Amino acid sequence: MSVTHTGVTGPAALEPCGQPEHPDCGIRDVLDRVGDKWSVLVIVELAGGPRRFREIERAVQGISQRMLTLTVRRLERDGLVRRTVYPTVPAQVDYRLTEVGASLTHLVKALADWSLAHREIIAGARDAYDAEHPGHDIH
Amino acid sequence: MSVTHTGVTGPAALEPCGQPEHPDCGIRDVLDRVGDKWSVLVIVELAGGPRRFREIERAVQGISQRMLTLTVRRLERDGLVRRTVYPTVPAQVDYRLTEVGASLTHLVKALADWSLAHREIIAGARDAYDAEHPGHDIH
DNA sequence: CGGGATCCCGTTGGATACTG
DNA sequence: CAGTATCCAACGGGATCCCG
Repeated sequence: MSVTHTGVTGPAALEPCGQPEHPDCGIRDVLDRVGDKWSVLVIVELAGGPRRFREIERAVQGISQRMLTLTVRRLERDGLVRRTVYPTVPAQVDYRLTEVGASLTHLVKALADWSLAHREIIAGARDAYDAEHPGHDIH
Repeated sequence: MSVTHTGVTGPAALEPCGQPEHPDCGIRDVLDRVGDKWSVLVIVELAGGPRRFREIERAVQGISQRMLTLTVRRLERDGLVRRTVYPTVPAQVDYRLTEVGASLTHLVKALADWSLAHREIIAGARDAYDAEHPGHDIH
């Protein structure tokens, strides 16, 4: 039996990533943008409509003001979120998804659904692995 | 299309995340799993068919052996990748996506497509932001 | 309220050397 | 080839204080 899977396998495969010719297939971009600890959670919260700074902070439990500021700034910079300042006293600011940002929520939703659908299976696989590989910590 | 969905959100909206009642909506899981620097790229490579250790290493440019090992181990632990050892000399090992792992590639593909589709827009927004906010570095 | 500025620590991950 | 073992630098991110 030859191990000659040298050719192009699989149906409609993803393009190769990382090669010089294909610096990457675009995944790096999206990952660098929403792959951090908070971005997706903020997007999810904003998917429910415009939110003020403190509202997001309360909704996304565990986030610090610092990280909320940074996260929301980066999303604004990338054009996924629009920041609106109302000249009241004290200042009032709200954030909402742009069209582009909103288009991301569908994908995020799909990922969340996938996660929920496979969560048990994955937990099982994980336990099985840990049982077979004692003391072998990967985390 | 107006952005006036102030109320309880659009169609089949995402559930609130972070609340004590809803510890999270599942996004955290998937993010913790594939949100790191290399996992998705390895999955993409494996989407093209079974690969040996060195093949992945060469394909995913910039990854170190250490990180490839860790990444592939974690994916194996989660049941997304199956590792097969052939008792040859020298040792030969290949990795391939499991059914569960393969089911993720569709989502990853969607993310990549989204990224490619919006890459210009985002780059533009970014440049515009940087132009308006000089010296104000967010990265 | 909506942040900015610092300090500081834990984790991620790169470089390198060694092994079966 | 397919890893394992260390060491170490960079960065993410939490805590705290301060300001308009």
